[in-house]
Amino acid sequence: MTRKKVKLAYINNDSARKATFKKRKKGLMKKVSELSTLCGIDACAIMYSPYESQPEVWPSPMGVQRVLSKFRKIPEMEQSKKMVNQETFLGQRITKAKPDRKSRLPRVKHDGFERSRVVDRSKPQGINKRVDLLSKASHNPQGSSVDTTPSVMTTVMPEATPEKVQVEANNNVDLMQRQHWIMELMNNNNPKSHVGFGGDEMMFPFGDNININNNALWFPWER
Amino acid sequence: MTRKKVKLAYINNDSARKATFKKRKKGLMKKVSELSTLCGIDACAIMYSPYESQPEVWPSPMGVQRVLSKFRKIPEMEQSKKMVNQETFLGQRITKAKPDRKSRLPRVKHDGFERSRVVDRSKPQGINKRVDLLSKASHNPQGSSVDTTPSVMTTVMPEATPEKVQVEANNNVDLMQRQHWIMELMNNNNPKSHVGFGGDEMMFPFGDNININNNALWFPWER
DNA sequence: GATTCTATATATAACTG
DNA sequence: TCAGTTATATATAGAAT
Repeated sequence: MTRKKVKLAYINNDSARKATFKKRKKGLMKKVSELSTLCGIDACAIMYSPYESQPEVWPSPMGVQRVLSKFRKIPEMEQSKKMVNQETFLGQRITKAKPDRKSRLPRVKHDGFERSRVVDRSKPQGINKRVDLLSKASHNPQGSSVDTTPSVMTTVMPEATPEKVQVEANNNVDLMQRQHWIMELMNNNNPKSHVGFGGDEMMFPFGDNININNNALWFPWER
Repeated sequence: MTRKKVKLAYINNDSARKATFKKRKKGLMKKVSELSTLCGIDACAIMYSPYESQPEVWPSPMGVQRVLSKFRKIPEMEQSKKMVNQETFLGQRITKAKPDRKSRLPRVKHDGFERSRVVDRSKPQGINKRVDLLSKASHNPQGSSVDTTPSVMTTVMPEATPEKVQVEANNNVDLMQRQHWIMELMNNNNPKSHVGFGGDEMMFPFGDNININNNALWFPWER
């Protein structure tokens, strides 16, 4: 009977955590598929839960492939000094904090996300400014927790071929027709993808949801 | 006042579709972050909406990098003949249907998903069997629609380092501490990731949500 | 531990300015 | 178009099985 308002924090109870994971994983996949359908968005999902050795994918292994391929087709122009800036910035901090280890920065090239761009308007020093999250947390407690281990990745990107977009939502499609669509999709190759990380926020590379914009915190999904 | 039960189909009205996209994108990101927090799952999100040239990411560009890096660390052992089988299977069909074009199969190697595995127990010929989706559709109409263009990708995978998993959900974490966690995460490198596409389903590479298992259809999130 | 069953929390379609 | 508002649909925590 869903009593609590969901205390947004890591669930310590193993079985409870697993139960929640299963339920929410299912819900998340459904949400993804709905967004895909409702907004004409190509989508895929893969889940390597801590509870199952075999991941589940949506809509298929090849569907995932296709999404990743799109990232790789992004024009090099978008590759940025901005990303380099970020790497440099984070690299410095990491080095500073863990001088005894060689910091392993995620590879910035050849992964399909190289043209990522981050405009960091906030001064790096601002990072150290203490910020009270409570006020925000009350609105969205999620921001206060941290987590890690398994991972979830969600991506939504535009595809460059409008011809196939409006495949009518036929409620009685047979598999033959589906097969045809598959081929259309697989043979399609559009390099016009447009990518880049925009905005004025500086985000942190781990599973929280806080952005720093002009030394102020905000939550991604609030805008 | 949310009147309709959400007709699970592509929204033809442009403005309505955009509005829905914005709301649901926000909701999806929140869900991802919550799953991340509640279940100790590392998560990230990127959204290239058709409406914004600049994508939004969660939790950060580097966070996304980290997730992709994990996929690349997956042991080669998992690479499969199974995947090859799938490629061969789909390749044949594509060639057959579009002999005039060289079918471009998603690259199977060097993308972090090469060990994808699909056990296709259903006979290929079974694919052509006509299947009425209506009964299923009533339960979950989503399965009947197709879509495409933009894309969504969601991934959930286990991380091998339990030490950092249980970072308590402190409600008043300051940025300094967060910085520290970032470094921990970035310096961590665990090659024990376990991957592979399991199950007996044969899925199709596009944005629907139907699986074929022994010539029967089912929806990913229902199990 | 997994599944099913509700009561409640949350998401969001349609409305409004 | 865009940002609130609100009624209703949906998701899901906790309990029961």
